[in-house]
Amino acid sequence: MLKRSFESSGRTTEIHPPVSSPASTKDRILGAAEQLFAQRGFDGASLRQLTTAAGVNLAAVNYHFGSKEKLVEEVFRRRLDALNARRMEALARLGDEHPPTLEEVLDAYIRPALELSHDNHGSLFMRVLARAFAEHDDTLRQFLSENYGHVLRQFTAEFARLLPQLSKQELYWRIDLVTGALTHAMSGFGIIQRKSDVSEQSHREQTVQHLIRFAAAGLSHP
Amino acid sequence: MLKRSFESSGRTTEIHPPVSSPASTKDRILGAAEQLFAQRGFDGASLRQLTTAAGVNLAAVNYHFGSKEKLVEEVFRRRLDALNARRMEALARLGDEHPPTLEEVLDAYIRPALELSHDNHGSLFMRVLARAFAEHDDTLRQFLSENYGHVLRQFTAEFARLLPQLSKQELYWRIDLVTGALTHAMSGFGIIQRKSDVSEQSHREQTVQHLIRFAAAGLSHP
DNA sequence: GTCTATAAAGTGATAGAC
DNA sequence: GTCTATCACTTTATAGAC
Repeated sequence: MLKRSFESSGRTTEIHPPVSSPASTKDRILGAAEQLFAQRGFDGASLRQLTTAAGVNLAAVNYHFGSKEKLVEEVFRRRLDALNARRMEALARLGDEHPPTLEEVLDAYIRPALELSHDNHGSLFMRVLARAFAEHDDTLRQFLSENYGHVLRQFTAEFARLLPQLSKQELYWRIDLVTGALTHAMSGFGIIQRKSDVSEQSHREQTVQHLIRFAAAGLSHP
Repeated sequence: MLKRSFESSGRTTEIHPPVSSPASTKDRILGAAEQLFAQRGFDGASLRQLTTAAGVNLAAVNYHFGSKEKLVEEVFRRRLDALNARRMEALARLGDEHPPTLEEVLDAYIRPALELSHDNHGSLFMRVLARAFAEHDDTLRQFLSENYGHVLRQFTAEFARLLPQLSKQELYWRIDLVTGALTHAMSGFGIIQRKSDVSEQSHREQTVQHLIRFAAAGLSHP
């Protein structure tokens, strides 16, 4: 699935909907799509299931998004625009005082994703993202690379600076392995039980530290 | 997809087909299914595409396997029976002389999978396996757990013995992260370019060492 | 912007001839 | 064991009324 596409994608000028208004039809569709794509996959979730879950008419998907394929892209765009902007901000903020450490750079990459996982059902989105990785779909990969490739390149450059002893090939290998580990872990994150005597915030903080230490060990081992 | 099932699954007594006979209809279907499931997913690949690719009649799938769902299970069984048997043998062989090291245990787990990736189109199967992970499908997870869970438990016990300083929870976390990294890496393994001046065997040996060192660092960091 | 109705094609599965 | 033909349904997408 997902063949080509790319046009204005029907987005209106209003990106953030008014705070306390009832969700618009578009947003209801996007929410239901995220949930059903996470649970059943892009092919497994039909427009009928999706519009029923959203409480909107079947034809609304084509009216608002043009096609199922464009809807898929919009599901990614809605989360990744904000997520990657926050990663870039966090990275930029690091350089202000002193050259950042490996752990700080990893924090800038990982923490925004984990915060998303706890906000508004974002852990569902991490499962959608994990599916996209497993898909190996060229068109989807190209979409992600064109729109968000600069983020990965920026972080890779930081890692290269911090790990000068590694060859380019070696570094790419390790980043790929770390990416796999993080995607896998975060897509299962909603499932992991949090003990009731631990606050949500401290649970997340523990998880961030876990992932950072694991990633740092995997990147920098001799 | 994949709702329940489990019966004799139609397997005949002959597990390994005669060496140099032309592939049977069943094997042709399994081969085409593996390829198309890897490329398009379990829902994305239709029985019509699949039987056309295999050069067999549409009705042959239901005749030989009973349903699409049972065919999916057989695709897993065909590879995992052999793969996990080799892992268990490798692990058993380690204990013969001396208590094994962490790297040796990881070798017993990783090497059979990488050998599969180079044999008969096995890298396609690793992509199918990566999809199964991303699916989060309860029935599929249960099938894998019931049939191959003992392998993971055995290796986990070895890791626990070798890393006594880690709590159970901590150990499970790290094993989960390592699993994500390995699955991700191996499912992309067929894609990675091998330089023409390196023999296939030494390339694989390099890769095994890469993965082992990464996994060891991720499991045992302080 | 939302609805119904429907087109056109694809889906898994099966009956029954050979 | 393999084939054709077909059933009963679902799929995405769209035309046209409101």
